[in-house]
Amino acid sequence: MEKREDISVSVIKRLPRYYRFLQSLKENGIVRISSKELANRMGLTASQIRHDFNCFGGFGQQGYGYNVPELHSKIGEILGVNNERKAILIGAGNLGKAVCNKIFSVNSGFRLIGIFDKNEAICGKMIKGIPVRNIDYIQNFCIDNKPDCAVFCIPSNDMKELTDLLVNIGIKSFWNFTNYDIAMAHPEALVENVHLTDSLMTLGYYISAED
Amino acid sequence: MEKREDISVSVIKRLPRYYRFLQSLKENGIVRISSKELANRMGLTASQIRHDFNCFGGFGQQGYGYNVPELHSKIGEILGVNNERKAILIGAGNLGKAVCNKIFSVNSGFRLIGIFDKNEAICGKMIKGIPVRNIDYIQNFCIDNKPDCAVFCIPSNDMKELTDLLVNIGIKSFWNFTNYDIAMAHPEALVENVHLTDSLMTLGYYISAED
DNA sequence: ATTTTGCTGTAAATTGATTGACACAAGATA
DNA sequence: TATCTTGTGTCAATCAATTTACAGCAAAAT
Repeated sequence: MEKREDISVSVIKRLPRYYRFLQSLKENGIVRISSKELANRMGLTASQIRHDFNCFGGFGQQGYGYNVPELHSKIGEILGVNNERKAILIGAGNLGKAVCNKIFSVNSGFRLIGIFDKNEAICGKMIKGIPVRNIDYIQNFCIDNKPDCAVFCIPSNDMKELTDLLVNIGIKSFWNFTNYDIAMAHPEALVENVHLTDSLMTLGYYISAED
Repeated sequence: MEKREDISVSVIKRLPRYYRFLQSLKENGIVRISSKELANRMGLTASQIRHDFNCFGGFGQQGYGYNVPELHSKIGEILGVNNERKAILIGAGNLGKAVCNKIFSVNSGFRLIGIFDKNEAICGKMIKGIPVRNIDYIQNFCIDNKPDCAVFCIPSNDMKELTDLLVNIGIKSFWNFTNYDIAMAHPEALVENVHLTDSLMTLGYYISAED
């Protein structure tokens, strides 16, 4: 797209929240908002909001503010919410099923096209209309269907083998719920990690630090 | 505990990863490691590692490095992994069940003492030996059992009412999987957020930015 | 025993992110 | 048409995080 190489991770990570807030403003029929007012509602500074939006070009108008539906749609476009990136899910346990729902939710920007598991007992079952396939078929499936993205909801054990395989086939982006460090093994991959245990331990730290 | 007020969030967020790495080194019988070697393995800089550990006092020795089991146990202590903070789970869907497993895993620092849901169909069922109770009983349960922490795996709709109730009863810390902004409504609460949709959208951004 | 090497702890420098300040554009008012 | 108000875009200043540099200690080598 445009000259977006130099936008900091911190800014990017704030975009989804902006998107959600603007969506709710839009749904409440609010058409126009100033950075100051938005800052109040979101608990940020007006200056940061203006700075963030400006990374992608000026969406506002002096003396007016920002047009809510327009800004919402611009940010949606930046995030690619209207895309349907093909995703496959590996691991159909509780976490996998939960994650499945997130991928299926509107505006995720992704479409789930395949689910894999190594547990024979659940292979063949349907989740959200998609059959759970045996993990052994993943290579052929990917060669045929060219997914953009793989989602890992399995224990870390098989991760090395699996990621090597998938990177090899040409899958470049990963939503990773395991502790395996994909980025370390494949620096060229796009990886978004969700480390639930780390998150819980962080909370544990803060509770301990309080008393 | 000690004078830990001024330690930055960035440092804290790295601690669980250090803990995991050190655990694996320990399990592989490695007794001694230098900041340089650890940096190599973790993809960080040696200086950041030394700086991070130093926030909590010098655990290393000049000319030697760090003693792995000792460092592992120190960081574990800082994170409070040996605590058993009492936690309750609200929402026993797929996500709730997945999160349940994380809380149950060794060294999480938490112990699950109650599960609540508003769906009558699953109330009474057992998850990991804990009965799912109707959400209506939550107030009495909390008054009787004084949990330290509540985990939210429900849609955002009922969040305002619920958090107000729980904060009122005296629960101060929350592991929040919803989009409801607990910290905004209760600035004194300790909140660790996990925003799965935001995480996925962030990945969507980077995929779009690539092409 | 003495020198050399290795590696921490810490202070200073640098780099990055957030906030503050303000010139100026657009609309409102009269 | 002239004046006033509002609020963006942007540059400068501040604040925070990371990296560099190095003094000094411990262990290993001589």
